[in-house]
Amino acid sequence: MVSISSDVIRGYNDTIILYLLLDGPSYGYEISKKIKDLSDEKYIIKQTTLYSAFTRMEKNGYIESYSVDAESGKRRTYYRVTESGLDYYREKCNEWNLTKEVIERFIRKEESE
Amino acid sequence: MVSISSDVIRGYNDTIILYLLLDGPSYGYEISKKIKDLSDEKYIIKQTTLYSAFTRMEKNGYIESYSVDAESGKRRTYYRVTESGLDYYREKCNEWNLTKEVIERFIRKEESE
DNA sequence: AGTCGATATATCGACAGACGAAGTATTAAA
DNA sequence: TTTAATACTTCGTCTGTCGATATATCGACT
Repeated sequence: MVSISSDVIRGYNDTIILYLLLDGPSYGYEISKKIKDLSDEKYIIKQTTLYSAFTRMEKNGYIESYSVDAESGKRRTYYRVTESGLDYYREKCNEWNLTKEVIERFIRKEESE
Repeated sequence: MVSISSDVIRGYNDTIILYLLLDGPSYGYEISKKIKDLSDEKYIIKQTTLYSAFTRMEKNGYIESYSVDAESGKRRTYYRVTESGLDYYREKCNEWNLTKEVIERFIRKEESE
């Protein structure tokens, strides 16, 4: 069975997370479930990958965090996209379209089913 | 100007190299020029990346090498694809089609021009 | 004769991102 | 009371990329 390898999606984890944050603030656990759902379980992000992406992106100014006391359960850390994060997301979208086009030149269509 | 970042293409360097070796044996310098040409200079693979990919893939049994005495210039190391390498290439093609589809779900079309 | 650019390969060490393992904490359901 | 679901964190390892650097041949230009 064909599955997505981490080296492929690497470099797009940030983009995926930002995309989901465009709808409004969210937190780790919710984001991870949304990725799973939206990808039809084809991509399940690892916890460590997700949380280290949050840390990195906050350090880079792409997202901002705030803590919310739980009504029930453990305290959540919410993240929202910044202006700079939106710019970054747009850049990555452009980059994706270019990269996709380039990689496709090295993929044999007949090889895939 | 939008350019391809290494983190994106990472995980596809091996595939790109294998694709070019499908036509027949080749060597580092030639491969690097072909990548540059076929991508319209949009992707220029780094020397170190290329040669470390050769080493890795040979260790994994995807390619085989042989040295050729130069008629002129420095001695070349040629590489050819193995059966296992062809299988691997096909797998990566399938993986690519899946990955592409998944990533596209997180890309806003309107954001790109 | 000397330099430069193209050809052609190799080694070393640094770095970033992914991730397995493990731990912490809360709450509801079995 | 044990399990499952929710929610986050830290630590250490691994892999692939890549800058710097070195080596070697050859033709062309100066």
